[in-house]
Amino acid sequence: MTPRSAPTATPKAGDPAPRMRAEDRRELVLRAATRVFGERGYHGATTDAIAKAAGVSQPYVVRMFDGKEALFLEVLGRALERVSASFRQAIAELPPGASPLDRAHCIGAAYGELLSDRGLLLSLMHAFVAGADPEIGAAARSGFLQIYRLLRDEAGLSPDEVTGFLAEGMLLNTLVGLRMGLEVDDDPAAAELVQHVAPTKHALLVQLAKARTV
Amino acid sequence: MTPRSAPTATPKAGDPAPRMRAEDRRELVLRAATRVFGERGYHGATTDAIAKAAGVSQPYVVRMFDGKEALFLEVLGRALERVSASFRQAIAELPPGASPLDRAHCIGAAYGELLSDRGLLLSLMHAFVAGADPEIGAAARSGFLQIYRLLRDEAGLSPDEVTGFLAEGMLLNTLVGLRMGLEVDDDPAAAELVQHVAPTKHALLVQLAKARTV
DNA sequence: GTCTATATCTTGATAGAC
DNA sequence: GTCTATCAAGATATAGAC
Repeated sequence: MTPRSAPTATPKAGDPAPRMRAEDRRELVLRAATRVFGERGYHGATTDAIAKAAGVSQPYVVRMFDGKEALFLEVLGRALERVSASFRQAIAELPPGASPLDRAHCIGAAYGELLSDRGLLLSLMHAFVAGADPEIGAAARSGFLQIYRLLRDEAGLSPDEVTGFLAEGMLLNTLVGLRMGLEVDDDPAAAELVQHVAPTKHALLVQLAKARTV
Repeated sequence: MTPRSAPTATPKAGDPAPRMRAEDRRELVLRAATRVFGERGYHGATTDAIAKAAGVSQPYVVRMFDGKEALFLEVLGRALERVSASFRQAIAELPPGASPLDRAHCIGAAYGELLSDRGLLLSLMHAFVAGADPEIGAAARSGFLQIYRLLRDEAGLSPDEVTGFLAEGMLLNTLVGLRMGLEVDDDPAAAELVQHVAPTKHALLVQLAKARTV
């Protein structure tokens, strides 16, 4: 989709620098929205903050996505899709005779890479605790169950294995939400906690640490 | 504290019905705030909604707690205290020679009872994902670590056992946040998921189901 | 497609009576 | 201690120009 070589109608080739295709700008806004929603939650995030982060005007953000709620739902949907895609790829790359524990471990590693995108995971978390909201709650439930089924049916994990996997993931997300990185030097318990969450996944720790400063 | 038999100065005994001691009213507001904050998060909750839920005026809520943020911090502090107290009581009632797994199980049961208070757990969760906020984030980090230390030092669990325990707790909280109760009859995966989170704790399931409707 | 200007509504907080 | 009235700021959304 969107072949860069064939813009639809009004390319206007030689424009200065801030000029970009509408679809790219849309992507830019979505990324900014993911970051801001992740940081402050649905209610805490303002369309103005998102607009500023994306370098566009506030009314444009509202118009492009037909309102703040619709924008959040789109961010949520994309986040869920990215998690699903990441898991599916890990499953596809699984060695043939892998045990359930090995499978869970590999998928967990894939999840670890997602940790570098704080906004994505935290937008998900904010949605997960917003079950009381009619629209957001429904989308969040449906998305969570979709991931559950993926792990059970496509990864071939047992229900207990899936819940164990999800539990670890939720703790990880919570630590990211708390901004509890490695360099919490003011409290040794923090470092110990982070180091024991995913002892085998060193990459995770680096990402967690990075997530606190970035 | 607060002996009901000896009101401080102005008892005004024979008042109609809405009359109550200031301290009780304060407690009432705190409970309402816990519920509303849990439902909509810090930013989503309005002081007006809290006031209405408590049956008092909005300015009174603001004045009584010196602002919305201070009110949330107090709700958060009390929630943390209640979790700590609940854990400590479970630890005190532990049989002498209990294994780490037994200990974790008993403390988990205590946590299960807390699940009946949706507002409490969800106010905590909202705080945990608000690490970016200067005040709330600091309080949330400190509170989370306090619970970590309690489980490690007072319950005698190893760091790995503590993180396993916390992981299960975070998943449980997330399911409560999603309003994913037992009677999610429209999707069999939901029921399966809930039933596998805490297979040994039947009480939890009842509470989870209740949490969806109440 | 994108911006500026602005309407309108919400909300936290203050002032002051009782 | 508690309420009513009210203000000021902030935020979403709309109108319309370019």
